[in-house]
Amino acid sequence: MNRIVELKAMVKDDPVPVELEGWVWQFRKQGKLAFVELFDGSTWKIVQVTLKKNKLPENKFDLIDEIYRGAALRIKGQLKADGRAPHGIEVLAEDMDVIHPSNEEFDQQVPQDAGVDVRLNKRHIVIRSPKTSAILKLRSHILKYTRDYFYSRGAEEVTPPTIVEAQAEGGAELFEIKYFDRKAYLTQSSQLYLEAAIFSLGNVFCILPSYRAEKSRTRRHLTEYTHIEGEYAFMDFEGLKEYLEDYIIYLMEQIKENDSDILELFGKTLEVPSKPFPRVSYKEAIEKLKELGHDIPYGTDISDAPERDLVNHYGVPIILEHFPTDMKPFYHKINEDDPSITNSADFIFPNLGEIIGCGERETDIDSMLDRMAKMDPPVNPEEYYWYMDLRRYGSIPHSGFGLGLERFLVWILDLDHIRDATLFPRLMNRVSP
RNA sequence: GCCUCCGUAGCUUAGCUCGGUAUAGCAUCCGACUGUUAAUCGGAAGGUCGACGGUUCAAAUCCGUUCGGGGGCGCCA
Repeated sequence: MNRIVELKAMVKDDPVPVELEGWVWQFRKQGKLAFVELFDGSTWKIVQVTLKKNKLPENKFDLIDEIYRGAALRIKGQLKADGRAPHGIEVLAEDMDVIHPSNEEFDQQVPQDAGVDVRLNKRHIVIRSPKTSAILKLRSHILKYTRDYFYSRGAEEVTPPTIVEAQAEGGAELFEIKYFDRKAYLTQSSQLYLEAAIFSLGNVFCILPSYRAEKSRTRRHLTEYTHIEGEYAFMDFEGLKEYLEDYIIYLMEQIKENDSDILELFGKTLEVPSKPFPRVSYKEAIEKLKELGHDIPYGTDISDAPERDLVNHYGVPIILEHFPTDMKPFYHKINEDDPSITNSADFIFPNLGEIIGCGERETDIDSMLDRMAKMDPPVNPEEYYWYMDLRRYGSIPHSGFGLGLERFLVWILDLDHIRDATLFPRLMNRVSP
């Protein structure tokens, strides 16, 4: 059995016998001739199968009456180059079996011009489309490149629990769940557990869902998203930023090298940014934004629109760093030279916004206790007894980050909405399918 | 939490201001077609106008309530 992804390389001057299994994506019938666009998931590309009545065994051509979009077929035929076919190759069928039929309802499920609501309700059908397949392929490849990068840099992958007792982030809303006879929450970040794991494995990373119960209706928010997080032992703030620059550059180079067909499908040409990315301190950003017409008081969050204006001013990903201590959670390390700011940073991408949040972690237990008490609402150190213990016994300088995989995908392919960057999106009003 | 827009056939939609049960394209069904690639051509069928209530001789259209959905803000990755 051959896979469609292999066909292009198999083409020779003379026709090559092949056997394919796959699903009908499009079907065009024309008297004693018919064209099937066959899709098998091995590539987002379909292959055109040409059915001619006089090339098929007796009565086999009559099977076209059973063929609807979505049907599963087995095809034996001759592969050849043909400029008339999509992607330049086609298979002239010599035999065909219907593995499982579809029916006329398939086309009624998700018509070409279906709206957002229909497409989300029929997501299980939508993902059969070549274009959605391409997005999910690239998503898979980014996960692979990520693992390749981290393993090659001496990190181990761990899978911390996603059911947790206390919250890791300050402001974000938590999903509360019933956990036998007590309350628990779905995690918003695995950071704190990764910090603990350092003491067992050294450098660590994880790729897990994070959950945010924010009632955010924007093209950049999911309630469940894939969070790529890492924590690195003995790494300071400067080392962290360089490490993440290398990571982003590595991802983009790999995508450019291996996934050019997908980039082309989406009409994207990637420009790999060069090191170092522009560093913009929070204080500088406030000043720069004033020039750009945004008057933001020092010590308040830079919201979305000004943030985008700022990064678009540079035109490349920037590192927005050194947020004021009062604005950030207790675990961000206070800067040695200026205690009013932290060694924290966000990587801001043009046209999209924040994709990575990162920072050096605080190791001074007294500073942490002080800031936990000042948070609103105050954080109870009892709930973090194990996290505080990390600072009691052999603490070390360490730094970490979190990257939103779907946001990165949206940025790479310039997608209209983050819901298109994941298999079955979880949104404010949607948990099905 | 706030602002805003939209629900008419499987889908996309005209009609609504100024009340008289509804328009078209795609998909579906039947027929023709050996080079299509959103195929084309001819024909057919498909609707309690989101739901409930009110006004009226008469409501897709006017009023009220409610449900569902889109876009954005804020917040965040």
